[in-house]
Amino acid sequence: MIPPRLAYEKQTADSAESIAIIDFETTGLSPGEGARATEIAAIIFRNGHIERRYQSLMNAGVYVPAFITDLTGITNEMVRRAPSAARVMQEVADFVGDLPLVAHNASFARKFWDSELALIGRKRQQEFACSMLVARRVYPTAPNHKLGTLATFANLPNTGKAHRAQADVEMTAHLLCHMEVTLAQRFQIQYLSHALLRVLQRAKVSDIQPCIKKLLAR
DNA sequence: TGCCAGGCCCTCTTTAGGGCCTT
Repeated sequence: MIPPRLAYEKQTADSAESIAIIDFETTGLSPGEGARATEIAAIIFRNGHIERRYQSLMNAGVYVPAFITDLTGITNEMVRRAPSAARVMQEVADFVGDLPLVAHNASFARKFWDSELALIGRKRQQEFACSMLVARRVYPTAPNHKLGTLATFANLPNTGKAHRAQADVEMTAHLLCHMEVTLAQRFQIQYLSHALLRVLQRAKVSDIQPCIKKLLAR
């Protein structure tokens, strides 16, 4: 069961912005190699709350390899019965509008987002921020920065089956909340905005890691 | 010829190579 509300609710919401967090399940690693999306989930996230959700399997008319079914649980039959990729992408693009986007490993999500949008004649207008790149800086001592590992490392709530879009996108939301709390405690950061995520993900790790370690040692 | 994702990051770097992360 996916919790309806996150556990990091803040008291002040005046300056909070809305962001859209997205996650794809796909048939492979690159649309350039013919991979297509099989599922997408998106949430509108504001001030520690999930305000709106969108999730759908999608039928792009492609075969789902067995190893993808093993990984995600998404079968060819599930995809065959799903609405068309074009319809789903129209819906989800309308759902997120021009809100800034976040994904775990944004470079992966961005290339599928752009590729699937291009197939319906639409173009992304907003920037992505990457929770994985930020997590590398906030949690330099984590064993690795896979979403599942970070969930265990940061003791995040269970959101359902990993490698399904809805569970992964909600886990990303929990991760953002946890990073915001960590940064707020250590750096007097008031609010983890999309702009700040973009700054942090590009900060030199060699600069920020000693800073975080020093602050954690206090 | 040989390889085949690709963007980002680190370092034994920058005239490069290798690892991480996503499905």
